[in-house]
Amino acid sequence: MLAADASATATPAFSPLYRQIKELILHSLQSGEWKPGEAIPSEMDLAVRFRVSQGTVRKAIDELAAENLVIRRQGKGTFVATHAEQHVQYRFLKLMPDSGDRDAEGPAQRAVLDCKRVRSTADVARALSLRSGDAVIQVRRVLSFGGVPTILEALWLPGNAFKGLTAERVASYAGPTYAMFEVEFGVRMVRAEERLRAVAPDPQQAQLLQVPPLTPLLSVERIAYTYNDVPMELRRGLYRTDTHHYRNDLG
Amino acid sequence: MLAADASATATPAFSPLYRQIKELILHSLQSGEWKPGEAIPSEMDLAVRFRVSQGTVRKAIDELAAENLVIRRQGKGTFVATHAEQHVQYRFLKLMPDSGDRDAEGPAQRAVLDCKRVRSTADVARALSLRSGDAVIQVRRVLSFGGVPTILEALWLPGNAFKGLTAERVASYAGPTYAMFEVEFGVRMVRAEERLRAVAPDPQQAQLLQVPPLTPLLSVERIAYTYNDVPMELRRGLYRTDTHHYRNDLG
DNA sequence: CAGTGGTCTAGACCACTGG
DNA sequence: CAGTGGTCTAGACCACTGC
Repeated sequence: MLAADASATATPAFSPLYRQIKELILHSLQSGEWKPGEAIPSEMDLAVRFRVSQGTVRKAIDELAAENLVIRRQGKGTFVATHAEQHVQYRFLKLMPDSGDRDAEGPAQRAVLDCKRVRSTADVARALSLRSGDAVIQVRRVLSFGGVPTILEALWLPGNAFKGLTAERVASYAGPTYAMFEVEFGVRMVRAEERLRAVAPDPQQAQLLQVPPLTPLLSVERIAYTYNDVPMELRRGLYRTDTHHYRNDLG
Repeated sequence: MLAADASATATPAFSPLYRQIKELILHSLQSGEWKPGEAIPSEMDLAVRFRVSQGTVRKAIDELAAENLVIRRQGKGTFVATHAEQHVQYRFLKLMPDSGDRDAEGPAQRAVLDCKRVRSTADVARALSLRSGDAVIQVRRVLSFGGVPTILEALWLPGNAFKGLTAERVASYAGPTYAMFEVEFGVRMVRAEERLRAVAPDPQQAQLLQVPPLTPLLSVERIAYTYNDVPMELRRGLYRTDTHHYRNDLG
């Protein structure tokens, strides 16, 4: 047998029409032709524009809707998804209060510890597809629910795309931080990956979260991506799990 | 304002044809008309059987496929999903080795600690929709990867549905435990919910996992459901996260 | 009422599998 | 080659929204 099997990476190279249409719509979304929260053209309009039947446009939009890139509303139209005003606020936050739902506990209080421009370390650079030493914005903050500090997290953002981000703007924006990224920097996060571990906090971390030393905490490392699988944020969080838990649905 | 808002629970009471067809197919799946791994009738056959067009059957099956209840294979047919032989073995296990993929590390070694029939406690009963004191099967075991004990877990199963389950059968079955449930007991798990926490093990747990006392561990409580959202398993696991991590994709 | 997305049909043709 | 799922079309009609 030969050393390599060429078929392992062979691509079918066949793309149905609706998938090509999907790509075209995606390009318009990335380019900002339609902004988050706005309506995109009707299925009939897009069918005319792309010279295909409505059913083909429909299937393309079906896939985009399944990926949470657009939202369909019967009788109204199809809208570009947004982290603001979406009734599922905090779409990426899976931490839930042990009793009741998240609505019952209300929005998080944010305390920004610092926000500074730094040179990226090797691991941050790798996560964000940058080179070590490239400028990144680093934000550290504590989220509290009902006055109880619950999440201690740090964010790293590419310095280029987030020029001018200050502690003020992080703290004062009403609504999800990801919504602010859309409005202020035109960056929309479409998906994320998380890696979870159980860890013991160092003394400073324990103090910030107001828990006894050695209290086990849930470590959540998240990489968030914009369109085209471009990583745009690394986030490392420590979650208290004495009053909350991380909820996950396995389909 | 009145105390209650009737519209809050009002149901549209409109169900499109394809969804009714989906329900009919679901009933056949539950009843065992087609068993896990087998092919279901072709779209044309089902269209004739239900007196609808192929497109309508298609849309019904599309939803079932999206929920991982069936698997479509172009040119071959549509098959009832199964935990066996599915190239994604361990569909519900999100623990991954830090380096490399799960295939690289090979299958888990299972050591069954005990398997006995007990009366359910209040919390187990609630999770399984039983009454306190009802008979349940309790299994405790350790899963090791490459000889390293990594997961300590306990399973609780309704005594009625799993009559005759022994430590032998749990330990000797080749392949995922959920596949054994299908073959031996006709129970197919279709979805699950997990709640994660960071905890410190007690001395016995630390000893079984061969970690120092107070090593933070990931506590994973899972409830697995068969068709119709009927809970059929409660599983409580302690995961080591020094060599592995819990991976989650946020769409 | 017009405009949107959602359903359903019928038919033609394509891509893939296996004998 | 026949049989399967997958694509694409054209057209009719339904359900929902807002004016």
